[in-house]
Amino acid sequence: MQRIWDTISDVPRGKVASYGQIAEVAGIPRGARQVGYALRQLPRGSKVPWHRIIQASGRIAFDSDTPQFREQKKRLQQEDVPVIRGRIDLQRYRWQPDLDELLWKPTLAWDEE
DNA sequence: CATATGACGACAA
DNA sequence: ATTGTCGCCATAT
Repeated sequence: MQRIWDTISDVPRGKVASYGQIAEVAGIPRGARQVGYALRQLPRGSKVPWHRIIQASGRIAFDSDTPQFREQKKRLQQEDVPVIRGRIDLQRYRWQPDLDELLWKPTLAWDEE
């Protein structure tokens, strides 16, 4: 889980990533739900940028009538990520990890090739 | 060890 | 576009 938090912390301001994407980078191929679980466990006041994580469909995971939805939307717009009718333009705001990150972060083995 | 649970995702209607 | 199913997988009970 710490692994997931670390990965999420790598998402830069002004960009977003899907649960599944985070899971992959974190080394849990089909663990999208694990990311959701990890986020639910976030301690209050954590510095982890949870608001930059959205569904693969580009929508915010919370229902639009919840305070959490509003909080996430607010935070995103504060960093210039437009949220239109609960959705974000992934084509434009999707985070694309650099080679650097893929290289130094992971615990994966590149010597297995 | 057996089930139940999700801030998910892909796909068929 | 919406809705329902099913697959996933770490945790919790």
